[in-house]
Amino acid sequence: MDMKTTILDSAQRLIQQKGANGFSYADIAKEVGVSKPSLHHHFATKSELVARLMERYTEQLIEYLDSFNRKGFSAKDKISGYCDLYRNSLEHNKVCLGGMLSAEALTLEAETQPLLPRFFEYQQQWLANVLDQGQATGEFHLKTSASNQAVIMIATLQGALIICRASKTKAPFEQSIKGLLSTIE
Amino acid sequence: MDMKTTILDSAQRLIQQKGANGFSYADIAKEVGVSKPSLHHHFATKSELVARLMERYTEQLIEYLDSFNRKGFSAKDKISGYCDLYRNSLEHNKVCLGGMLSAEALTLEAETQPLLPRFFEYQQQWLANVLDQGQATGEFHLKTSASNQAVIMIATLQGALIICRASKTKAPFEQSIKGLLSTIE
DNA sequence: GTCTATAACGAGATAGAC
DNA sequence: GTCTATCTCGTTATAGAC
Repeated sequence: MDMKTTILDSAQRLIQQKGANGFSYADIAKEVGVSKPSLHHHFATKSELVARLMERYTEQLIEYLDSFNRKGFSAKDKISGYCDLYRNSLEHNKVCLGGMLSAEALTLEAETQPLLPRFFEYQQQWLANVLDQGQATGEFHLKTSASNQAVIMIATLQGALIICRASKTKAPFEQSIKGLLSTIE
Repeated sequence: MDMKTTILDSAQRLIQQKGANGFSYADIAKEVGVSKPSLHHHFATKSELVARLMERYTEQLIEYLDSFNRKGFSAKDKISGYCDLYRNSLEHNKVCLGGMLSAEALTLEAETQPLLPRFFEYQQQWLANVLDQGQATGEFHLKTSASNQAVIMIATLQGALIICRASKTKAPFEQSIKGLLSTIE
């Protein structure tokens, strides 16, 4: 595999587990088996590495969510697939990269901060569309606007990952999803 | 004011804004106007400072929530007061201390990690009780168990603070609360 | 309880050879 | 594209005087 990709993969795992201020180039060097200066050859600065990583993460999310249309998913399937994204992080002891970087946003370089709004705005728009679609088909019955419900769902899943980390169980996550679904069905 | 309290206050603001791995004793020293070694006199290590701070934060939360009974709050008043807690953080560009430390939990010393579950468990229990009380009085009509709804509310508020930080607006927070209330009324 | 001085270490980053 | 060697700075923490 491409070294740039290998480095990004390592950095992504480290940030999702320990945060952008909780790892160093030395950690990556040890993990991928190259020296620290070699890392600087691929990503001149740490903040550049973080910025490229956040861009890749957003692109991968968009591609994943868009793939649901090609698969002919119903609105319910799409919501379920969206939840799986977070569940997969949880299984690997990771929180969302976008959530972690947002929590640490006030310490991020100026080049990284502008990448965060897009990440959440895309999700909110996508979810609102899916919820509207589900209301049209009768799959969902919302008690608030699709836009409001979309924000709630993103926030709940983000928060659930963090609470699970604190409590060391996956119960809060599954309880949240169960509760969320029962409020929109 | 007591120097120990002054130090805790400074550390709390720094962690809620920048995270436990995003500030140093030098930052506190500059802010409170004493030297770094003086800080070590009050809190021997950084992790001890973080642990004492998390304990204080939990105690203050419990005291605040318990005060609602003395004030004769209705279930709705209590939920509103609970949301105000988060809104107050948001106004000062801070996220929840418990949420931030949980996100960074994998980098925290062993003495701090056990303090996190209690923080969330207390809130969940308290919220579940309030929601049950509200159902009994007819103030609330839940579509899921009080326990599930309690987790959702904590997770949503935690996540909303983080999303607001990313988007640099307070809209996601107010949208979340509005949506949450409309799903339980 | 506060300070100056300093130790010991790890961080991000650069120079320059291969 | 990778390395060794090195630089500079910031970090947590300690020693010991006042």
